[in-house]
Amino acid sequence: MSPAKLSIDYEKELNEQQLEAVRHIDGPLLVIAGAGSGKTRTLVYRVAFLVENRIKAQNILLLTFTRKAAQEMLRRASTLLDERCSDVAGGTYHSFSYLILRKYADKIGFKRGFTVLDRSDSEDLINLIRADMGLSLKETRFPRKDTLGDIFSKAANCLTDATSILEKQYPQFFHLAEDIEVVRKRYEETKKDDNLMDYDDLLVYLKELLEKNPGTRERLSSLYRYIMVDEYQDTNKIQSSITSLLASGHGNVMAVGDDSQSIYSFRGANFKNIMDFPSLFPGSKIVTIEKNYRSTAPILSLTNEIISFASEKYSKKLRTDIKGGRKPLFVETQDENEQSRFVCYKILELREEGVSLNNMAVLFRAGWHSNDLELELRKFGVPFRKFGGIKFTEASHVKDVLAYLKAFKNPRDAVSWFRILKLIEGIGSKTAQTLHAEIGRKGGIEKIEKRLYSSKNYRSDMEELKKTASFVNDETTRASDAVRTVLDFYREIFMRVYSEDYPKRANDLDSLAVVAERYSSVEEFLTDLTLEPIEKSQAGTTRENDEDEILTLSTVHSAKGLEWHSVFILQLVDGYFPSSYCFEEPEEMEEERRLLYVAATRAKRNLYLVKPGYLNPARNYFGFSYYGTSQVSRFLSEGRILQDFVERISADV
DNA sequence: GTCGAAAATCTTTTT
DNA sequence: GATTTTCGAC
Repeated sequence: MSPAKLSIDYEKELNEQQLEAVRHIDGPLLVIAGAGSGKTRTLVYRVAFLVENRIKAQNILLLTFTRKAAQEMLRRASTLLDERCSDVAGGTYHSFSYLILRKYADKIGFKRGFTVLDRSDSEDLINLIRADMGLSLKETRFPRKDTLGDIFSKAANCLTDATSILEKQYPQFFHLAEDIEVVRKRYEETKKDDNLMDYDDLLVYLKELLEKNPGTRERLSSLYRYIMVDEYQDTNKIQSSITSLLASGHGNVMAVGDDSQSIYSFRGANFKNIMDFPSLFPGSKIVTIEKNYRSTAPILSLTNEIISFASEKYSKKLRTDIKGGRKPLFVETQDENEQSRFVCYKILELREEGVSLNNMAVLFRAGWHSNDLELELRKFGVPFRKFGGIKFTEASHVKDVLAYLKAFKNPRDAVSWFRILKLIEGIGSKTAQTLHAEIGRKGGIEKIEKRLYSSKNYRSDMEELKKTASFVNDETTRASDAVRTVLDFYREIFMRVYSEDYPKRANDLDSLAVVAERYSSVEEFLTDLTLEPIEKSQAGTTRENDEDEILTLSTVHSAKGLEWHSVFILQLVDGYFPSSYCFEEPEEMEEERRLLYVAATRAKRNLYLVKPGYLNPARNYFGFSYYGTSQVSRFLSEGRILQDFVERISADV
């Protein structure tokens, strides 16, 4: 490659290791980058560097953990260099797969307009099959739909069968393995027949497409000549196979990750994968970045200490040059509500000191851990946005509306048709089945014969439904108009079904219409919502008020890759964090430790660790608070952490 | 066949 | 403590 005239002074703006990674052009490269070591910066500069070296942006593929992360990186690269960078292809493995499969669906036995099922859709479908097979009536209890969903998903992500997942993780169901495999087989067949794909299928079928169609593989491989993967420690087997298939023509893969931040094993990721990178891509160059640019020394000492008790030895120890800073503060409050009030007061205090709400975050292990805090924040009038936990699109009334759209667009979509038909008064599961069978056969509700329902009292509802369907299915109908028409039909049902609390829920429906404004076609609207579900607390907000100050509440998982000036970690009680769910499994317990490590390394200047002293035993069915007391998280009681690495303060509120 | 009420079940993290 | 499944009355 001829040396181009570069507009960015890379040597000045990057450290030695970052520079080494950025300047690497051809061949596999593994970058082990610790928390806060400028991982994103390295990726952004490398995009710019490649583009400056006359590599077309369209030939670069940037795979990240969320689509938001990809967009943010491309935005930064564009600011750094110029608009060329925004032509880089990027997104999550799932959204990328969707994009490809939409084009090549016919090569793997699907039709182009396939529907993507979200988790609960797929569970509903599993349940239909389960019920149909009469398995729920057996004397030994058969696993429920969510457990089955888990098992199937793990099997897909680990490239194995359900039986081996049962053996390892669900021994109590092992004797049902045969039946479970049959359910799985029928689940797979049904999806294929009805043109449906769940999240895992997007990956499964992309892999299949690449494996079985050398021509397509070569075409894609030569299009995406430079592949960059972020958060590689959280990719699983199927994703790494896809990566290596895509790279089969050139081997230009750059993977960035940190083994000590691996927190997604529940979806088949294994931090050891990152160590397999060099054997998957022979001739790999490895660069390690240990310099931290984010946190003060006392925060780093604590995080280094937390991870040092891990049973696995990780590849690096972080250093920082940021001088000064106070030790992380450890606060023990009386109960959960005092914890909430403490956080509120501290937040207001920090704001007084000039820290914007945008630079503060409250992190916790599970979505519901912030319930009490949310109430308190509302009382204090502190605006917040919550990430993680239940999604907006998971609320049942929102799912209803989406089910109308999905059903109209795909006459074979049994789950959606069942859902919406049963909403009509007088139609139960039997009638829904008959009607859906007819709709599937005729290829749309518009075409079914009137005599099927003409004598019934739901005749007029069916007629209305037909009209709604034909409006939505009109090619020229925009997403927002489709949503509004569905809402007109749904309103009456909505008020009947949610008669106790529909006024509260009504806002969500308006929000849905607002969200739909951004899309032109209904299909685009639907898949976007499934591939990138909207957080509950932001559904109603528009882009404009992004500039307002707002506090972030987030699960640790959703906080991955982000950073704030001041960070609070809540509920540091054994059983909450770590979750009592992992008490039996040493490996999962290790992941909880990494999770706390990820949480604590988000902080730049202030880190508050909060532990409520007493948790209401009624809420803790799982046995960690039998005596009405609660122990501090085991990760903090190790070694001399509480004595030497934090400063204890009183809650004082 | 439908639909409300009582009983059983399990509590996490995400695309 | 809330959701989901099953049961039994209409």
